[in-house]
Amino acid sequence: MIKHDSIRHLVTQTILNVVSSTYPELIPQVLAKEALEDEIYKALVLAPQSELGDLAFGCFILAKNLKKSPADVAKAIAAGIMDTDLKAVAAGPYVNITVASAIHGEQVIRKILDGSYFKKQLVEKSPKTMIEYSQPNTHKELHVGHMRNLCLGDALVRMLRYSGREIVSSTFPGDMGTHVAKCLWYMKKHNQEPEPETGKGEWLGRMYSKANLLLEDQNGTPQEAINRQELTAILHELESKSGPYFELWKTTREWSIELMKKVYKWADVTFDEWYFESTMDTPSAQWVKELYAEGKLELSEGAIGKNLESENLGFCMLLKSDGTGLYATKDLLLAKHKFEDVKIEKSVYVVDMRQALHFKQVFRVLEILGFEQAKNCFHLQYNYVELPDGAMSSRKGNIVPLTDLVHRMEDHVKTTYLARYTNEWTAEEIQKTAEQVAKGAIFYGMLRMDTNKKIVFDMNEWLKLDGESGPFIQYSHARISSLARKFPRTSQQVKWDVLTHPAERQLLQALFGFNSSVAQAAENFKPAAICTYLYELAKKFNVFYHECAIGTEKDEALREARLALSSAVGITLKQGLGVLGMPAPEKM
RNA sequence: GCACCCAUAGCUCAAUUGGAUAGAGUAUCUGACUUCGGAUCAGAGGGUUUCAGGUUCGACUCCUGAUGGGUGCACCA
Repeated sequence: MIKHDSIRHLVTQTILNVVSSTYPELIPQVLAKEALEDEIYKALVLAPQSELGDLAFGCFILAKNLKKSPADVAKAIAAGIMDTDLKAVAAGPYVNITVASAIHGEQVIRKILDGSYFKKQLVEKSPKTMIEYSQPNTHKELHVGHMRNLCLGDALVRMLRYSGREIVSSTFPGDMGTHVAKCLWYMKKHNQEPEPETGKGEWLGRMYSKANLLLEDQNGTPQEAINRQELTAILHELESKSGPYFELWKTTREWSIELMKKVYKWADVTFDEWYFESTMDTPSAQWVKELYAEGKLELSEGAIGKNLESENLGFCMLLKSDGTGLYATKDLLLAKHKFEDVKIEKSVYVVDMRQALHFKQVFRVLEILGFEQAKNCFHLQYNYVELPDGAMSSRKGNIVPLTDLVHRMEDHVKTTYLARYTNEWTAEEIQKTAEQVAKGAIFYGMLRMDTNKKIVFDMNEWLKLDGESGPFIQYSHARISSLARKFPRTSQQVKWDVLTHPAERQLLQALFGFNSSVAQAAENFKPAAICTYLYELAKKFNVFYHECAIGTEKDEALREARLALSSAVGITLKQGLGVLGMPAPEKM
């Protein structure tokens, strides 16, 4: 167990010493010293109110082992702590501990300021892990629903890397399948519009929606059967890798990929591995045929797959009766590739919760096929984004395109907030800031909620940038930057013990917990926990800012300490936003 | 029918993974030095954590059952 938190570590050592001398019978008869140390470290929680202390130690487990009441144990421990830097007070079953500001300053703030605090290894051993996220289809439009996946996956990659894990990021675009056939079918047979010069990817997405509308329109008419035949013919042509539709596929596919890359660039996400469905198609079907020949799969109603009904997982179909593969077929081969060629030890799939059964089936089949690592496959399911009037569907065309959201957000930021700087800043600065703030608002909006909660996307709500929002945190950061520009620090020697104001103490308490927060959030795949942490830190800074003079403080020692503290908060906010993939503007 | 997810203030969400008096935002009402940036801050009201049992020192959290809502279950991805 890595005890990266130096404040916790210090308190743990002190309590451990007191416990060893007060209750010598405990070690090693009942507990080994190291186990006890771990127990104490883990049992330290933040005090419910900052006035009570920095950390609280609940004496429940100790009391149970000692067969005494928790309150008595708490009293004894509090009485035993003589360290002048630690103030211990027993409160019921808890010992509340306040660490001197000087210790916070030396152990934490100084290290935040020199950057070393953010370079700590937060986990002991880390299996090589792949995080697959963003599985957009080509020939379809990107919408806000895709944004949740992108933000989530990107944040996970960043926070897991931050905590010291080896991460390989990957994306799996769907550039093959019926949606492609429908889009191309409409383009060639029904479309009257000329191809646009720019925005071809978006245009292609609209072609797909129109195709669906037309197809649904003609359902139930004699035309339905004809459409079906035409689509099948197109699919076969694509599979044969020749002919006019195949040529059209090659060029249009590029349009979509170009659009994806544009969005990824905007979002500042990069993938180590790009897997395209089209490259998995033939080999995955081939592999399944081999597996069937080896007797590892079964035939059912003309299709090949694995019956998992005894485990309540239904039938996992891998080859349709026409001999072609399915999504599961490709996922199976892709998993094999990840294990065998990329040599990962753990695999995370960031995918909408509606695919839960699919992944259960795939993981189980992998296990049956003898892939030990299958038990280290994890489907990180998140609830989807829907509109106030129901679920989003690019088939039906009731979506909010990503570009709409981004542009409206940027315009809104420019007209309602940045307009006042038109004579002060350059047009580039305004544009750049608008982009950063819009991105902060969108990312924070997508990440702040727990993954299993649905997000109802309402544009008007999203444009409100007050309260708990990305811009709130960015604003606090910008304000600190502004403060630093106006009042540069003049001394590196800081007298930390002058920081005694409750608002200052709150910040000291918040700051030392940054790494623990990120480590825990990473452990649980919960970026939302980091959102909450940053929001609270920013809020505490704003209180401090209101209640204390910082740059204008007359007392030099106090001013320097406060400036250093502010700077540490600013750096931490920037780091935290960075871990979530959000920019931190210097001014806004 | 079977499986999974959700239910906390009017609304949108938290709650350190079983710990102290369940907290924020928003909406409503009231207030903040002729400001180190008001995208800020302070205050007020707002709760039987859907319901009924159980587990224990202790439950929003775990177990059982019920109710309401969502999603998925064979040739789509």
